[in-house]
Amino acid sequence: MLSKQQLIEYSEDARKNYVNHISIDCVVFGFHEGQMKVLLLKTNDEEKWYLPGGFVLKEEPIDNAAVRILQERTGLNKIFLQQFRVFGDPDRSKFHNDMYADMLPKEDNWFSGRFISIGYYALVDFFDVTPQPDQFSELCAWRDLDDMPEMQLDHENIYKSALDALRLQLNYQPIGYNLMPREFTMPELQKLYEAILGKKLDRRNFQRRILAFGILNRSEEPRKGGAHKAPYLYSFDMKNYQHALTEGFKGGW
Amino acid sequence: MLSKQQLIEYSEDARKNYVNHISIDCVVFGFHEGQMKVLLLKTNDEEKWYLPGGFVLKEEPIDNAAVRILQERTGLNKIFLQQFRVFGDPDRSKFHNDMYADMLPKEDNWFSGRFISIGYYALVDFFDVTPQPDQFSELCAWRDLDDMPEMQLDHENIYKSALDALRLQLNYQPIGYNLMPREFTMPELQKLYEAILGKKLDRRNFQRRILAFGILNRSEEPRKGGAHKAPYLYSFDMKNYQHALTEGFKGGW
DNA sequence: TTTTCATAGTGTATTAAGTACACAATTGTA
DNA sequence: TACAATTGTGTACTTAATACACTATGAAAA
Repeated sequence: MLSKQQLIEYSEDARKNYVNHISIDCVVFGFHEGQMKVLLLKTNDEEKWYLPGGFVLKEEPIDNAAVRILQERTGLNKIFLQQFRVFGDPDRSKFHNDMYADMLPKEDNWFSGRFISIGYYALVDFFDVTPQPDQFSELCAWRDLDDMPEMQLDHENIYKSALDALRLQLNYQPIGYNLMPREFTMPELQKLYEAILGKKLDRRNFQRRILAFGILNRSEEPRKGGAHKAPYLYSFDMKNYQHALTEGFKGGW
Repeated sequence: MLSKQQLIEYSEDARKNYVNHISIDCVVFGFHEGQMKVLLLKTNDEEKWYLPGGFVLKEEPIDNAAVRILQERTGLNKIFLQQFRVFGDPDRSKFHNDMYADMLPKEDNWFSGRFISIGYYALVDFFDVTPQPDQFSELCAWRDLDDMPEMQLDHENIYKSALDALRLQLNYQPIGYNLMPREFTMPELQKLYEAILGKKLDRRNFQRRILAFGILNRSEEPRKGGAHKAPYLYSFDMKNYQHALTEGFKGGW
């Protein structure tokens, strides 16, 4: 334990020497028309896009901060969120540092600091989202995963890293409840997996594997009215789904 | 982009409202005599132990900060480090807040702030470490994983979470290079896995599985001199090991 | 009305991985 | 010289992964 004198010195030193800005950046994934989408923001005066983000309030758990930030951008209350990495290179915030450098002296300028950012990814239902610009932006919109624009700061790195984490999650956890409508067909679910993985899967093997997870219920009646053979409709079995979320699929060792 | 007036207001608000302390906590795993060990610190006036940790310097990448912190505690230069989670509940730092609360007014007291901590786990060779107390502690020592003492703050939560992450890593990455001596026998490596997993494994199946990874070289000569049948000595094939570290083992989808 | 095409459902053979289990070899000690 | 402890190796069985082919349905074209 420190003495009072030591505490004074330590506190002074700490304020001088240590990083003190934390931000949150969110990669919001949606799925529409066979395409993975990411929710992005853009200012009018900049060509580059950026991820929805914000800061953590003093009495706020970080997960709540991420939820709050995304509520503001999407209007959603229930969001599947997953913390996946911290981004903390000193030069990652150069962009903002430079942009606002001349306006205010360094000690008064929040954006002159160096930011460490906690990365979250979110899985949301495309149709439930009402994209809402933040105070820095004039545009908030979905972008296709395989047609992503140039991005500010290290945000390209962040969304790619989020995608890696999501792909890893496919190996040991169920995915889909937050991205699919309540009822869906097997081919539709397969398209989601293919969109996330960026590759084609075998229909028959996909079905067997997914069904083996035991997280789907098939409804009695197939979907009618469409062209071609009527596909069966499935929905997630929430009890088993939740269980799989916490327990995971593969035993490994 | 913000106007100057907006920037001033934003900066003032931000300083008031947002969290601004970031720490790093490290769970250092070692392996000795068939036991997983964790490196812990303890002050003399407190009964509770805590994890080695510290803060991020202003121009320092966070991974470097973790390396620096661990160098000071262990004397090691090359450390296998893995960021695994951020801990950011507001009440996680209550302990320090309370301990130093009376000594200094809030605004001067570094420890009155609310801390968000980045969790790292490290895998190190037990024999290479020279445990070194930090400025708050008078004892730095290895503790057995299955005989862990009471811990400060949320550090019990952190090391358990690190262990979960390590166990997950066993499923898709090689482990052992940083925890084993250069040469080792198959039963010795198996004990490491058993210690991490906290359960017994089948000798024969373990050997087949590990060898199938293709990351081990068997030396010509078995270890002599000991009692019982002389076991073969293995060492890690660094080329394949590194490749497996980046690529992972299981295809999954 | 019949044919064709796109899509959906189901099954089977083969290979690879995971699990369970048994016996033989080596070395120091009783 | 038998024994106990430890190590090395092999085999049968089950489960999961992969590759691939046929049948069924419904709308649109012929």
